[in-house]
Amino acid sequence: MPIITLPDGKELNFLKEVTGIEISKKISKSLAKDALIISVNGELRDLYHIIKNDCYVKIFTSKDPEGLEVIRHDAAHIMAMAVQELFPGTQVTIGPVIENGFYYDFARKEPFTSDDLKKIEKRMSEIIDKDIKTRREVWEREKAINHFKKIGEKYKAEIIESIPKNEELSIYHHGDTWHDLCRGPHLVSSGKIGKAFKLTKVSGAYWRGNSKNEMLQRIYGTGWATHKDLESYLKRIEEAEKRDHRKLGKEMDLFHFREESPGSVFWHEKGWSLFRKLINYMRAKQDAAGYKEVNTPEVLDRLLWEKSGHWEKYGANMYTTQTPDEKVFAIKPMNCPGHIHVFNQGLKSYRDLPLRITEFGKVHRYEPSGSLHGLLRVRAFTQDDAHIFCSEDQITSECLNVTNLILDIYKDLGFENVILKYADRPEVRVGNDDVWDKAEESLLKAVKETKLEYTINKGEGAFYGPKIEFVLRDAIGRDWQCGTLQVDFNLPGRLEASYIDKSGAKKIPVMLHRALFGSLERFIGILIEHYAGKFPFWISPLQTVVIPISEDFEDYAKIVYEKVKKAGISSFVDLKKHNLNYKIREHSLAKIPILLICGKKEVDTNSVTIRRLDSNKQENMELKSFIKKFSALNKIS
RNA sequence: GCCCUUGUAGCUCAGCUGGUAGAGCAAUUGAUUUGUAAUCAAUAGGUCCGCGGUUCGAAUCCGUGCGGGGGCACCA
Repeated sequence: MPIITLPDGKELNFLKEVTGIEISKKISKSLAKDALIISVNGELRDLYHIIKNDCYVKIFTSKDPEGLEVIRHDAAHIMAMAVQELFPGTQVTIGPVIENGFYYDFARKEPFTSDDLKKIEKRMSEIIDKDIKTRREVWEREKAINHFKKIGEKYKAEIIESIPKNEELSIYHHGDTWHDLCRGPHLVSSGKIGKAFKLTKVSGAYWRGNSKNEMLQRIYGTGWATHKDLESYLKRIEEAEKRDHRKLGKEMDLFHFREESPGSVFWHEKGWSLFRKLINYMRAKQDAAGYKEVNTPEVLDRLLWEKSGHWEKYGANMYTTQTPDEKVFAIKPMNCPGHIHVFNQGLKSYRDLPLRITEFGKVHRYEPSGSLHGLLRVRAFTQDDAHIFCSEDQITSECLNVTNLILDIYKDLGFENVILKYADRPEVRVGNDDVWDKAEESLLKAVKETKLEYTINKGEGAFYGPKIEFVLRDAIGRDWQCGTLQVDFNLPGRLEASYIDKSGAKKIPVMLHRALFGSLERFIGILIEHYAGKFPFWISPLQTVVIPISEDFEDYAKIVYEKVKKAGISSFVDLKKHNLNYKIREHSLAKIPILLICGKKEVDTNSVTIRRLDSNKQENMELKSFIKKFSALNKIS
């Protein structure tokens, strides 16, 4: 006679064992209709799971994340069922729920086409219409393995073999013809999935995520509680596509890529102007924060990389070059060794610490061809890199300084939403535990003092020290990992860095690796997408276009252009033989923040009429005041 | 690197089952002189990604190489 306690504390008494279906019926008619899944003492179960004892129960509908997850999970199963009906001989493997949807990996010789996706979708729809029932069974391990082997599902058999022996093996039957090994839980019948789903793409995926294994075919789908949710998801995707930095980069004439150098950027004037502005801005910030900017060679002898450990650990990703005298050099993939050598020049005292060495260093890394992605993943990029040489007791304060600098800079560029990822000691590491204790404590303290949201990634630190990664959230809610701060007890010693401490003893400094944006190239890609190409005035590559209303006012427009330009505001005067409307449209599409319109009125009053991007309000201002106001925006604070 | 997919004018894209290319925008020229998101007309523009093959004939079919895209793996 179970007593069922609901989330609001209400208790329901039943005379005999019950299921979630009966409980929801007892609560309300609408819940009986909407119920998808139940949790019993915190564990998710099928609605038809039989409850014999007193327990806490919560019933979930499609409005709950748990409900949505089951919808997606069932959609994955029904997709697999549809695929096996349509394409006999296809083997199933795994099919989990992911963000916004689900996928299922199949083993089949012939590739699935986009037409196949439509067919599969249609078949899923039919299965959902039939509202076939779900049934759970628990099988013996041997029985399950033999069964799946017998029906030719070698992947499933392999999965079962890898499941710990003490775990229960559940088989879910969907109707009478199809079943799958699955932990569950699942919906009571296929009709509950609804129709707010769509198969989105096919791709390759390695069996068990290992590139040594064979490649399977993965079909992705997105699934939602309502059609409205599906529509708004698809809209979001469309929105993101419009912001794609590769598209905007071309449209706005910022940069291009070409075959002759895959993964390397050809910066055009406008894109490079953005680049220079960012660097100048950071220079000012770093100067103020006590950094010393240096520049180190791009090509360095192989022997150096062997000594630093890069040759062995990172060699596969390094570009090498051979000179006519047959010496082997590597193009730097990182700046750290160079900076240590700068540090090593001249004897250092504890009074020189912390010594903050920074460089806008261009590094080259041979990334796998398949990983290249516009500006976001390139083979040649500029790091806003720095290495801070300090003593152990300076770690906390230096980490805090770095963190504050990073947050300050992100804020100025329009990213207020930042989270941190803190990673501590990995199993394989160098240095003794005392030092690690100290390093982790110092770094974590800095993390806590930021008062920002943070996650702890256990054991994910670098082998030479713990690290923080700075993740920013863009205008449409996507997360990007940019800045990084790592504590290093290893490399300075390897490359013989030392300083003389207070007592006159020679010591090895701790080195903090730190990057603000990480890669300038990548960061500009993120910026483009964050602002959808509509940059704030101060970083905008072309800030103003002067437009005369007719030929009669060209002379005045030229004067305005000269004066504006002289005041440090980038400008262009459009003297083409097009009418005003045409030019406004053209330059608005080019995302120029300010258009300066010049006609009779402006000539008479020595003024300009300002048209801001995405606003059709007209704002007349004396030319002098315009220049004063807007050139002030260009000043780096 | 792996799987799928894709490469046509400066850009965006048509070109069905093989008969050596077309539109819109941009460009150029001319007319229009415009007060807040496309004035009209004419002209010019192409090694159909490279190489090889099948064929009387290839942008189209096949092979291969190189790029791009979507994923997977990778991102020290």
